[in-house]
Amino acid sequence: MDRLNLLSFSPFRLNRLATEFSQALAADYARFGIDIPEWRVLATLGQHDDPRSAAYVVRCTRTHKSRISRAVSHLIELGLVERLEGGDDRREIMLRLTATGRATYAELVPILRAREDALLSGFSEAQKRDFERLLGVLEESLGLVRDREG
Amino acid sequence: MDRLNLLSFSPFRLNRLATEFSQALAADYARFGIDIPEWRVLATLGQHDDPRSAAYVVRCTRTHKSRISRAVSHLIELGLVERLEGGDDRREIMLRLTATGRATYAELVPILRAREDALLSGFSEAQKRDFERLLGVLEESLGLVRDREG
DNA sequence: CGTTGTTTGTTGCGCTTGCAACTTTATGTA
DNA sequence: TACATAAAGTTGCAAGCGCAACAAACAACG
Repeated sequence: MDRLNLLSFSPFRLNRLATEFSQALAADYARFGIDIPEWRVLATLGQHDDPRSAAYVVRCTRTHKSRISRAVSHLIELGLVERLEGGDDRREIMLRLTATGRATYAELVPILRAREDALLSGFSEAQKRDFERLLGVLEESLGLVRDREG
Repeated sequence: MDRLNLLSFSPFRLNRLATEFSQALAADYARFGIDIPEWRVLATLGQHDDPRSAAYVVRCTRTHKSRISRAVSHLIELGLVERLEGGDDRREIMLRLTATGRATYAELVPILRAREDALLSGFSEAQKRDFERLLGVLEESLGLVRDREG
């Protein structure tokens, strides 16, 4: 009988790793009162100086629009993001970081980089490059082609 | 100002890949009326001929016991799993697949293997080996050492 | 025996999530 | 103009989740 070892089954392993990774990072976000989808909004807006629409954030983060909508609401409550009304298309609501939001972003980025480094610390430099490349291949074959704009 | 590209941030990429992987597989489980945690129970019990306790399933799958408890209840409703009472330790409830459960397992395994192959189809054979190895290193450094029993 | 602490498994509860329906605005067609 | 269609965001709702509290069964010790 053909049996399958769950612990060597790639989807399971990948899922477990991603969960652990995320939980490790969640502790860092939590210090600023935000969670994962909120961090994603912050990260997307933080990459640009000009305002971006919620739809743009949805595309970049590949996160459902209802989640983004709620994340944005919370970030506005926290004073990290502001809505800019009065654009060409009045359906779109342009978003950008406030001064506090930019400060939070600037504070968070090095912390997250350090966490990433720690998580990848078991890799040699060559393995890090391999890892990046393999992730790229997987993304490619899953149709998650990376948006250079993001 | 130090900026971080979300799309090249490993935790984000890993999370997205794991989500996509899982969703692709969820379609396969759904045909049998089960979801991811239920599949994990099925997979764990299917690996062994002798019954195992719920605690054993919890350890192998690294899934919260409340989730496992509910998954088991549903699998019993579906007639795929049965409880064996009357063991030495009456707190433990030994679990094993029913005939239907074994048939479902036998039917599901090749489907899932095919799905895994499809997902890894972008890799060369050498890259597949690299991928396995790199996952192992990450698991090691995250303390998710693989239980050989699983 | 009794008492205290530990382990197994279940369940109540609050929170988060994604889906779908909805509002509002823009676009296309006549 | 009128009308249908599409897109951007929001929100109601039901399902899923983990946490913590819990009951039941064991273990250790006096």
